[in-house]
Amino acid sequence: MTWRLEIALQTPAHSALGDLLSYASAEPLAAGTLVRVPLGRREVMGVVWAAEAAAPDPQAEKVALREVAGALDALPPLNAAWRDLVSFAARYYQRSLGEVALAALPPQLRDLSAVQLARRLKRQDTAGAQPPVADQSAPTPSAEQAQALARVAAEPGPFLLFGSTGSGKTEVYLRAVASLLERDPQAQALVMVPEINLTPQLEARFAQRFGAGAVVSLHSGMTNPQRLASWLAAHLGTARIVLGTRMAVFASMPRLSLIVVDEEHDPSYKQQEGARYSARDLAVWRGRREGAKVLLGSATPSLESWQQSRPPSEGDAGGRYARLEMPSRIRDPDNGGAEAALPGVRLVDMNLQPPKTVLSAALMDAIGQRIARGEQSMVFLNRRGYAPVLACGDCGWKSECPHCSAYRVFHKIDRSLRCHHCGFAERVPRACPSCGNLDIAPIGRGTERLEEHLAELFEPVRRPDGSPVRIARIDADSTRKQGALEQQLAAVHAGEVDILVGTQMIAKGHDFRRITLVAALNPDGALFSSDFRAPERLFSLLMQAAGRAGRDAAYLAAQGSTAQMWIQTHHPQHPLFAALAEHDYPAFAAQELDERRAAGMPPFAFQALLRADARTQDVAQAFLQAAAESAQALQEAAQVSCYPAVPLAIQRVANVERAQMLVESGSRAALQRFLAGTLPTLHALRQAPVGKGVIRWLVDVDPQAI
DNA sequence: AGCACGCCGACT
DNA sequence: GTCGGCGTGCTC
Repeated sequence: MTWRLEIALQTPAHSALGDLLSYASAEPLAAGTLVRVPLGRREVMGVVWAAEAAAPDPQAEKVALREVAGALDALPPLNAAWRDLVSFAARYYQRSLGEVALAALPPQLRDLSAVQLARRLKRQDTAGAQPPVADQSAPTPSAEQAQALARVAAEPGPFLLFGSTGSGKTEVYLRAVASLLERDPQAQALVMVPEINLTPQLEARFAQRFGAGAVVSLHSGMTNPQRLASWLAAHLGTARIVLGTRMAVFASMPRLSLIVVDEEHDPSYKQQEGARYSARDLAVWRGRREGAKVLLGSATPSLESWQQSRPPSEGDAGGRYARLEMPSRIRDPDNGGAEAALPGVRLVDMNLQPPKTVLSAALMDAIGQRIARGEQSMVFLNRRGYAPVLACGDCGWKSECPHCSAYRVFHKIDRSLRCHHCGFAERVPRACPSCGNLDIAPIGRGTERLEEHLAELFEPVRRPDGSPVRIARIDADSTRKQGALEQQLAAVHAGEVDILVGTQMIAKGHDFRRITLVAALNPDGALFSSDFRAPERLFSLLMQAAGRAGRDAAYLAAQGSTAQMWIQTHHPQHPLFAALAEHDYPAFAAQELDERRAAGMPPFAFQALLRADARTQDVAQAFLQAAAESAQALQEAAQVSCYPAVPLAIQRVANVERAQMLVESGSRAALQRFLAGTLPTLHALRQAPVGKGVIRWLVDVDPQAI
């Protein structure tokens, strides 16, 4: 008897092929089984989605079905919950099933034969579910932590844990996981963090608490064999805790009972290529589907989650999330129970400074005081390289990238001009390439130049022991080499650095004990950005950065010091800074939500972007415009509005012109209906004359930046 | 997306 | 005379 299997394959994103392809098999393979099947001239991996009984009459088939080449049946099939998650994600983000399914599996699984896999499984399967190790080191929870945990235990969730920096959110995660693992000897927990950089320290804490055997990591920084091993441990249930970045939301975990999303507001949870999913949103969906509790945590929640967790009021039933609040910083038992005070916020009005001031005298003085006391300062500037532009004073030449609508950044270290968008790099020209003038000069300032400038400013200053001030820089350039970041962070922790310069990379998560001053030099760009989410991102970045200062109350007390957050701005009156000075996220959120409500923007509306890339901007825009016109009827029926097609902020990258069209609706379901209905139109238009010259198109649902 | 087939320039 | 440029077409 022959069976007809419906199989999800990594079908190309824009091909006319359907989601599922049919194959013949002598065995009725269970849904969720991994198989290798022939596709054209090659053999690819797929996931069985459905096995229909027999193919009654082979003649009835339009196409002769090809035979499944082999099944990885040593592996337990991916369960229905996992397949539901994948199909939901594919449907919601408008991608093919197979594309999402295959991207969610470890890459190495693709080139493993059934025999190799069986061998691997034999090696791995010995362990069984790892019992958690009893932890002795756990601190006693604070009243706030205990209360949050009690609600997590008693209510269904999802929960938004709103806890200020240093309030001990991680301890809540650890205890929530611990009580779950104790209650159910099989249960698994998924813990997500926004960045790879943050996984090692969290992994260390979880491993210390639960034993190294119970915890595995899953992120793109791992080698393929490591990823496969972690994935298998999760899939087979031997790993009790999976810790990872956004990709981990798709980990196969048969006994998943708890999902933690740390720093849930972080934009990194939104995938920016392929299927553009939000791992945070999928986590909430997955939790509901699998009956797992979901715990979102942040000191500055996304406005979406904040609104979704609003308490009930008259005429409003409230949001779907339960809000748990932990306003206090954790008390330090070694310091008589003193609470580490949140840093005082100092605003420097740059309008009152001499022109071209980089570091105001007051800030320089404050940093000098820290140096005199042997404390550390952190200065961040959101721009790497030496200078964002190189320009000729005579003819007005600027270091434009020949392939992009952006300037190439001057990197002094290797005397290069580098485009941060397409990677194009050249040696800095000796003279102006346009007029031959020798006097070409950097304009503006990046971290490299700031580091140099600080070195000059503090050259005359001496540390208490008489030695010169030590300055270090941490950004994407300084940490390119494997292990460089760890090394540089270790130097800071060891007290070998007085002033740390860097991009936002240093503002996130790292637990510096001796930093007592944090300064943001030029955050004004985000105040008046065309991106309506820019203020939200700035507020959370500054709050997180402030959280780096004075984390150790005992240290501050011993030093007789206080923690400070300095902000140099031309707009000291801006309400964002007022809320920041009070560490008042709720006030900021209320004000931002009022504006969003009035302007009909998320979370009060739902958005998607249709994007097209082409050799010329006209072709890209015309394609989108044509799509909107063909979908006119659908727009009206679905109560969706399409804005005119416009160029992206960076219009051209690597010689490709990019255009986008915003689609908006007051109803998520309506937007979904519209997108699902428009996709066939886009496929068809691609073949039509208006689609000639279109390199690619894509849909971004719930875009994180516009 | 791969991986073919298919028609026009500079090399042994 | 061939090796190879990437244009378009197909994959159950």
